[in-house]
Amino acid sequence: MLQNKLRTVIVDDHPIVIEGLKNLLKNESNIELIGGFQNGADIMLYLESGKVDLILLDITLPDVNGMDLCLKIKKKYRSTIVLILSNRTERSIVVQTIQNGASGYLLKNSSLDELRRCIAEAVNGSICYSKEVTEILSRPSRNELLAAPRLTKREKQILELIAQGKTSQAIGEELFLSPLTIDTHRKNLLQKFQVKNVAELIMSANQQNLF
Amino acid sequence: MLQNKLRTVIVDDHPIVIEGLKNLLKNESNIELIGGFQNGADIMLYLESGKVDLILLDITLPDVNGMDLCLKIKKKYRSTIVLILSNRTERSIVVQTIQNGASGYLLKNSSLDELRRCIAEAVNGSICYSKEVTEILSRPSRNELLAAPRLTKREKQILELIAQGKTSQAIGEELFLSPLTIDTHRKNLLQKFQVKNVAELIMSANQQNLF
DNA sequence: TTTTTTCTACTGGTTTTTAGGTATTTTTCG
DNA sequence: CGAAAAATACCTAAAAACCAGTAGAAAAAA
Repeated sequence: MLQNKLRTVIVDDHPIVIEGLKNLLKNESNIELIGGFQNGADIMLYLESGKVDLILLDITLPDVNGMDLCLKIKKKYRSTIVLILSNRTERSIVVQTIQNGASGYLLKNSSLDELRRCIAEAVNGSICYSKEVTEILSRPSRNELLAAPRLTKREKQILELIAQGKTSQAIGEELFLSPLTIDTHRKNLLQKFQVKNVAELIMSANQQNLF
Repeated sequence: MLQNKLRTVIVDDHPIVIEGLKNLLKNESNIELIGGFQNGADIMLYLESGKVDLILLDITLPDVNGMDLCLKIKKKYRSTIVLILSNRTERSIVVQTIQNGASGYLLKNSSLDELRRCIAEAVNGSICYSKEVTEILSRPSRNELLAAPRLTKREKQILELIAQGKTSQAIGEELFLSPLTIDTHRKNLLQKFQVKNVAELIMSANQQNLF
């Protein structure tokens, strides 16, 4: 395991961060830096051609959400390790990314030591958080006791349209579906979020950073 | 002016960013990198002893606000050039920092070219923004466009209860008012926010940080 | 103290959502 | 392939929200 260097890429929309990480990691004996990408599309494209062992991934990207991207990567390339490196401190985001298969979550103000430690643990198969993230996770916001529901693609899409104030009728027309179908999705959304009506639904979705 | 290198420091709470900038700037002929600081107190302390020509300053710092820090620095060390390098895209923040004496504002996803150009212009005495920032400044803040509606006390209170998923019936009982009265307030809220239903109402209120 | 705003409440009618369900087809995944 | 999950669509009926008005009382501002 150690004889082979980890083929590593960095995905971050800030070139400065990419440069910084490259610099920080270039002297690591077990890491071979392959490159940096500034958006989700580029890294997905690259993954098709080259083997990658480790991805350092930001949450905030210009084209896709880092959480979704993580899931997409893990689905297609199971063995690739994804470590999240982000500024976002919302508990819901941390939990979501881990559910989506990430092997760890670090804040960008982590030290090199922490990064090193997390990479080592991730390679080992365990999940690792930077100090501050551990703290975020340890104080259970009572909001999160109701675990963030896993939504299907359709549900996310319809939730989005509901948030825009559209009626089931209008959504049905937009998606070429029966309004009755939209009603069913609506019902399922309310159930998944454990709320009684759209007002609560939108509040809850907002608190969980779904928009 | 050009014979003397610019004595430059970086202030950013993310060590990774500091590393990245150092790396990006180390080959610049007119820049002498002195060091990086992770908070406001450290840089203020340093300034007392050493001369600094250029400060690359982040807005988000652990101890003080970058805008305030900028003002403090400019008051005490008039000739020191402060360039803001931040992720924050709020128009109000950009305007405020410039008013506080900063010589420019760049987003962290700026290219090295942009950074180089801005440093040159700042030395020249003019104010320089990265491309995206220019755009932010040119489009009238959406706060100005969708003026946040002025809500009465009652309306705020009822909005709050609506967001909790309560029906007009329930709200009426809670406030000892007729449900018909609540309906009127509801109607007025929709009108003030210029939306069609609660879904949009809650979204809008959330975007305006009313909760 | 006028004037204006806010708060209150109503009428009457329409549209939309919500709450129980059931049930078939299509996708996805092991 | 077969099973599970997701997406589709329907029924009935009640509840709630939305629309378009009017209007008096209370409070705040001019």
